[in-house]
Parts: sequence; C-alpha cells; structure tokens
Amino acid sequence: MKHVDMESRRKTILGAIVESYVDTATPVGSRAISQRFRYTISPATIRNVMADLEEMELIMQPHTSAGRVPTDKGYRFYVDSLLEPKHLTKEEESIINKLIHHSGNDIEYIMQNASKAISIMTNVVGIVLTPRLKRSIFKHIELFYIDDSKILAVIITTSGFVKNSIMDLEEHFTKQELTRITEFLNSELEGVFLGDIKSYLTRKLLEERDSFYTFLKQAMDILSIPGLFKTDDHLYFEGAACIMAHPEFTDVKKARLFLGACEDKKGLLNLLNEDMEFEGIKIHIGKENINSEIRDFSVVTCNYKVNDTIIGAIAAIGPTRMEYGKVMSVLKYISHELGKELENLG
Amino acid sequence: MKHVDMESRRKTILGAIVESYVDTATPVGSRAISQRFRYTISPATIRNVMADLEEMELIMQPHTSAGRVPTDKGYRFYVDSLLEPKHLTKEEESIINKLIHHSGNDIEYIMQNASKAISIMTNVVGIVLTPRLKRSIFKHIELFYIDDSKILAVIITTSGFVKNSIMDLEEHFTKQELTRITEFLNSELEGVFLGDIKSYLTRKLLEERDSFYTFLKQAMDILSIPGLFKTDDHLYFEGAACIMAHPEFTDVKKARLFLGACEDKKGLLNLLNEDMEFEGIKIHIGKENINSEIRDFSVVTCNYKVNDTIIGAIAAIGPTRMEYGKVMSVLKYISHELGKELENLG
DNA sequence: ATGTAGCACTCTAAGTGGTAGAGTGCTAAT
DNA sequence: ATTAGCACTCTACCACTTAGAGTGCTACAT
Repeated sequence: MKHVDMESRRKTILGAIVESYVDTATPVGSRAISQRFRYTISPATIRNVMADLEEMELIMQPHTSAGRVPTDKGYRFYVDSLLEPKHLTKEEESIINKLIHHSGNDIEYIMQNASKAISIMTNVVGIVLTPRLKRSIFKHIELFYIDDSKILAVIITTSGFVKNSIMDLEEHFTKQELTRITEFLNSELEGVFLGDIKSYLTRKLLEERDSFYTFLKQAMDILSIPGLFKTDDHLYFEGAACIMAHPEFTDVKKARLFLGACEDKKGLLNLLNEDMEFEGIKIHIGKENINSEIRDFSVVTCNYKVNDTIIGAIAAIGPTRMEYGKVMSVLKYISHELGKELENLG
Repeated sequence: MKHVDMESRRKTILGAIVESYVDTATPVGSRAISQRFRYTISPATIRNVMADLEEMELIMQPHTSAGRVPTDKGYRFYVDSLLEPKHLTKEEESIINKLIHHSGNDIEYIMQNASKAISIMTNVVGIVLTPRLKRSIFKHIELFYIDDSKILAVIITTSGFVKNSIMDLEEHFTKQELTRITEFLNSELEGVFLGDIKSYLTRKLLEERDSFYTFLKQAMDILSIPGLFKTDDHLYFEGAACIMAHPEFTDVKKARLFLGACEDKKGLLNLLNEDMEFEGIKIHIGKENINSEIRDFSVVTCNYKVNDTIIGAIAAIGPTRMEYGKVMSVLKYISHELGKELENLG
C-alpha cells in the first residue's frame, strides 16, 4: 500500500465520513469508508484512524458498535479545511434566476421568492432579511403637512427604497417652514448613509453656532422621530415543511426545537445583523451559536449588496448535518442575483 | 331515570364527546361520558346513542373496540348548534392588550404581536393579514418628480396607512403638471375607497368629454400604474413551534402536512380575502376546505375593522380537534382590539 | 513501523408472543 | 326505554430473541 502522509490521510477520511454522513444520515462505519476508497484502504486501518479522529473529538459514536458521526468540531474542521466550492449547474442557476428575476417589482414578492429559492436548492430553511435602511444612501426627502400636529416624511434612497413615517409633533410648523427644512435637508444630506444622518447633523450643529442654529435644530427634531430610519425588521422564511423530511426530525421534539429556533426572530435578526458587517459567507455550526435556541442547528449567512454597498443578508438554517458546500454556493449565487435584482428596482 | 327528549340527549352526548375529545385527544368511550354525567346515564345507554350518532356520521371509531372520535360533520354540528360563547377572563384580556397595545407605532410589530396573541391564547397557529389598502378610504395623494422618467406617488388613507410606489413613465410631466394633477386628485377623490378609484375616474371620464378630458386622462395614466393600490399581501404567522406539542403531530408526516398548509400562502390569502367580506367569525372544518393543503385541518377567521370599515382579517389554523369556542372568542376579542389599535395609529 | 486479517464482543433494530385493559355490541332482565 | 352482564375484539405494552452492523484488540505480514 502506498505510503501516505498520515496527517493528510486523516483529513481525507474525515472528509469522507462527513460527506457520507451528510448524504445518508446514518452513522458511517469503517467498511463504508473503505468501500468509498474502492478498498484501497482496509476497514481495519480506517478503524485506527477513526479512533484517532475520535480522540481529537472530530467524530463520535452515538453508542458502541455504531458507526461514527461528525461532531460540531468535525464539521468545523471540514468546513475550514476540506470544503471544496461546489459549482451550480446551469439548470440550478436558471431555477434561481426564474424565481428572483421574474417576481415583478414587488419587493415583498422578490424577498419571498429569494427565500424560497434558498430552500428549494438547499433543502433547508431559507431566510431573507429585508434591506437595512441605515445602510442605504440618502437621496431625497419630502415632508408634508397632514394636519396641525402631524407630518408625513418620505425618504428616498439612492437604491430606490422609500420609507415613510407619520410623525406627531408638539411643535407646529408652517408650510413655509416645512418647505425650507425640506430644501435644506435635501441639499445637505445628499450621499450620506441614513444611519449616519443623526451624527452628521449633530456635528454640523456643533460647528455652526450662529443664526442657523435654531433652524438646524428644527430639522433635527423632525428627523429624530423614532422609527424614521427604522427598517421593518422583517425576515422571510421558506421551507419549514420540506425540512421535516430530514430524518433528524422524525422525533417531533427536535422538530419543535427547530421551529422554535425559526420563530426566535430576535436571535436570528441579531445574528444576521452582525454577520452582515463582514463580506461573504459565515457559518455557525451547532454549539458555536451563542443563542441557545439555535445551538442544535447550523446557520449559514451571506450578505447582499446593492451598488457595492452591503445592505442586507440572506441565510440558511437547518440541522448541523447539511451540505455546507452546496449551501455556500447557493447563498453566494442568490445574494448576487438578489443584489442585481434590487439594483434594477431602484 | 328521567324521561328526556331523545333528540336533545343525542345533542348533549355529542357535545360531551366533542368536548372530551378536544380536551384529551384520545377516543372517548361510553364509560367516560357516563362519568361526565355523574353516572346519571349508564354506559350501555350511551353506547346505544353513540351507535346512532355513528350512523349519522357525526362520530366514528378509529378501530373496533376503540372509543369514538368526532368527524368533521360532528364538529360542524357542534359548532353550529351546541357551541356556547366562552368569555375571556380579565387576565386573558390583559395579556392580549399588553401584546397589542404596547407595540409602539410599528405596524409590523403590532401585526406580529397580534398573531402571537392568537397563538398564545388558543394554542394553535395565529395568522394576521395586513390591512387591505383597497378597503381604505382615500385621504391625500402627493406626486413627486424624482427624475425625468420617474415619479414617486404617496397615498395616505383616512386610517393613516401610507402607500408609496415609484413609477416609470414614458410620458414626461413638468412639475407644474404634477402639481395640478395632485391638486385635482386630492379635491376629487376625497372619501373614495382606494379600490374604487379606477372605476370612479373612468365614470368621470365618460361624463366629461370637454377640455378637461386630456387632463383627466393623464391623472388616470398615473394612477393606473400596477401596484399602486396593491397591498403587500403579507401574512404574519406565529405558533408553529408550540402547535407541535399537540398529539396529532407525533407523526411527523402530519406535521409536514400542517407546515405545508401554513406555507400555502396563496390558499390562505384567498380564504382570508373571501371570508373578509362577511362580518364576524367564519369556521372551516377539515374537508369543508376546498384547498387541498388545508383539508386535514381547521381554519377559523374573523375580519377586523378600522373606523367601521372592514379592512383585514385574522385567523387561527390548527388540527380539526381545536377549542372552537375559545378560538372564536379570542379572535373576536383580538380583532376588536387590533382595530382599535390601528385607529389610534391613523 | 505500518497495515491487515481474524475474532470476540457489544449494541441496536426488528420481529415474536403473550397479556392486560379498554371498549364494544348483543341479549336478557327490569 | 333502560340497564346489567357477558363474550368478543383490538391495541398497547412488555419481555424475549435474533440478525447484523460495527467495533477494538491481538497477532501476523510487509
């Protein structure tokens, strides 16, 4: 038998174990792995390597005389060192394109179809986070007088999102004042991130201490209305029904836990908001998740951009036993297409 | 033993069977019912009645020597003839109030909490349909010039909802024209239902064939942009995790079916939109549902109103074995509170 | 040293048989 | 009309057995 670097063989075998387990969902035994290598390595040898891997806590046995199952740590190693990017086929890409690019101009519908696309392609639950307004760039604002105590503010971003919000004000503004404030804000804020507007104006306020002051103050009062820059923190979910086909959910308790994890909107929202900051794919495997609801499952996230600005995130959540490679490439592709579609909207 | 009208005793016993089954989820036997009546009726008598009820297809046996289970028809009879309105306790009302009235000004959040309230109070999945724009009354419109080919339209309704939509137009409008059209629409459309605007203007168009014609035509062109009056058809769901505690879902297949039913947004949307037309509670039990996805489950719906106009619907979906009385009163109460909350927003 | 065959051992999953108990329908008595 | 009694049926559960998959260890081959 060829002399192979031990370290590298361990890796290969770990990879084989992970892939086989992901595929079959049954603990994988030495024979099965040996077969995978066309019997170029005997089961006995593989058993030895497996014992090592088990010592390293990369795999474990559900019980004596069962095959091995990857641990969270095992998946982590696999994902970090062994995962090869998996390319989507033309057919797969075309399914995704159909879902994302033929959804009309309705953002709701696009988001829903994007999450559906994730779910269909990966067989786990797809999640899409609506574009974060704070990450969008100011283009235009209009303030309308509705009645004595109410103003409607409409903000348009460069990427074409529109946010409006009705505000109760104790202060009374005349139409002229509103027009002046509108004009001022439009000339002043062009190109500023919505999330930065407050600090931007505050800085301005400190610089200019002359007659301009009260005016600027008025503008700020209006803009500081809570909820004006708040995106509707909406998560789109798809695929809960089909994920129940996975053997891990034959036990209804696990199913409940999983649905609980999906309904923990706050936890997922936090995770997505955090991950969004960084470019590309992020993977959270089982106990790596801080959030207790999710600790039995894995979440893969990916941001999406509009005009090169990170503006939102998509994700997949499922059992730790998932096709990480496939999920990664699907998310990458979908985030890209979703970004393009949103650019066209704007 | 007292002589009791046969027909009425059948009813009483059917009621007892339904209630017992709803309560325990196990087929109910003659002994159990007899006990329910403090043994004033013997098990043997009850068996006779049960045989009758079975002949009438109101109850059935899962297998010989099991107790009886209500059929869809049985539930229907129960709901139509036996159900007594169940009042909510002060505590229950206060839980609901907390969820609905302390959600701030964020509609998203209110809707989500309303569906959560349904789910928590009834132990089945709660659904809330966003307010239908078409059922809202026009208050105000503003058209802005964004750039050469784009206009932003913002419509405000009397109930305080705001809808905006960016429109690509081939025709070019000057600012003056836009202002004139805006003014025209605002004076003309006050008090008209958004859903009626098109037919309203068309009628107008037929009446007035003079110089006004082109002007009116322009206005219509703008308003006929698809999606302008389209509500985001959004359904809020809550409670999928907790519903899995029901014994009907120990079989994962049933769980899958149920989640499938919940993900059939179109079907549910249709159902809610239809039911919305009629005042009050509507109940769809099992096979009464046309939609195949839902035929194993029951849906209870209730519209909600803002300023006496029906504007949306809420619902509960769960196994046919559900506490119909409780669900009805919870939906009634929540629809009322939700309406009030939305009025306050406007 | 490294790899492999053989073997005893362990544990699960699946099948079998037997029993208790819940529930029924029927009949005869009140 | 109602009910007590009884034979009958079916399930759920338990104990038991067995086949098979998989392991770890040891001794042997390279």
